[in-house]
Amino acid sequence: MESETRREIIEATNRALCEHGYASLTMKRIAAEASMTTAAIHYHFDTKEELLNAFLDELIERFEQELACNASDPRERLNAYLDAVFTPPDPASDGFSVAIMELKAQAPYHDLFRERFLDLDELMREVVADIIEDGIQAGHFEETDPDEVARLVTTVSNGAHARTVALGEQADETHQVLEHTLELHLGWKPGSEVIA
Amino acid sequence: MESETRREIIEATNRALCEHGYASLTMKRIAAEASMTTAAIHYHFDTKEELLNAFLDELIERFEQELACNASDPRERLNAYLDAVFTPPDPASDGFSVAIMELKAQAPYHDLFRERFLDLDELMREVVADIIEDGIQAGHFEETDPDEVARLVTTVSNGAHARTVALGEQADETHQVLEHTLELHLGWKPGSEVIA
DNA sequence: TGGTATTAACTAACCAGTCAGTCAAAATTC
DNA sequence: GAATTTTGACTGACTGGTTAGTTAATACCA
Repeated sequence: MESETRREIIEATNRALCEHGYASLTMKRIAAEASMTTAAIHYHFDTKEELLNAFLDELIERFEQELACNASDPRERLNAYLDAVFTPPDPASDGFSVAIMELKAQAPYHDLFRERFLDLDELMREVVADIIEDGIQAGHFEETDPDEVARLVTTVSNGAHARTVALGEQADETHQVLEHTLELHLGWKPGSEVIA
Repeated sequence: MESETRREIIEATNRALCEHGYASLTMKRIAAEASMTTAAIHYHFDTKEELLNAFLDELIERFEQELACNASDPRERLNAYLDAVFTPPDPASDGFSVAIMELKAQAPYHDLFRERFLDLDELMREVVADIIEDGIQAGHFEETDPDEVARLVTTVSNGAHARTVALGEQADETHQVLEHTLELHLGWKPGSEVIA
């Protein structure tokens, strides 16, 4: 079972990571953020690495949940996906993007991190490709290579993410440009209303 | 003047950063990489931060040089730009992308870093927008919003960069997808030959 | 009372940065 | 032009502070 304290420690890790970055992410800071001592953290997580792995699990799980959409219409699903990716996260889960970026930058040196990001990436590309494939089959989208367009969408969202974090830029304009581009690829304006 | 030793230290910083990441970038490691003591580095750079600023200067300067292209034909210039961005850097300047990514991830906590990346980004967007504007004026490209397309190009290259570093992915496919997309936007296939 | 959770106090390694002193080459003086 | 002083570049040893992780004692709760 996942104890309440473990969850609190993981959330404290998130706060500490967002406030000071991975390079300054110390057990002491996490402990302070969780209002306990470092020894208490070591009681729940043997090593810092174990804690970080658990934290990344949580982060990716939350990310996947945010992408979930049970609409049936491909156009609605694509809209929901784009909104989920480009809409700034609610204040409750603040620093979410920053935390992901910090961990991404560690991927070259941390095999486990990289593998998880690879899995997440594959999943995201598949989700988008499936949506597009369905849309083509249903006659809503023009004939194109779903994998190619999916790669474009994920790469643009990766880029928007990096820009948001590193430059402090809003992703609105990028969202619009991507919608315009998808219009060219799919022959349908993602931003437009879908008549039920 | 820029002494030979300063340059060697900066290059050692690059190697140390690429090998172990920003979080493990210590003066000792840089010193070992430069085959000298930490005190020698402190003789040339008062603080670690001063060294890191000098290193980022170097990094951005090199990046800008790589983008330089003196062709006159807009299509050639766009081709050269895309090649420069997507072609994997020569083995000599290895780890270049990784170093940039590491420093980008520090931008949220390091105002100077962020400002420099903002300047670099603005420059890159302007370069692309200028190329497209020229191309439209010369009748080679269809009428579109140059800033919008420039934003798309830079965001895709940002995304491709992040993916290369974090996922270890080759940027080839992304390059192709972007070319295809630019074909839709500009009505001209960037990869195709230009008849002189 | 017995297991769970937490703490204070600790260790050994590591961090950026300092300091006194070395050494060769250049500048200055006679 | 030879002797002296100064300078630039550097080293090894050190400092105070921080790191992840350990341990033994203790609080809490069923």
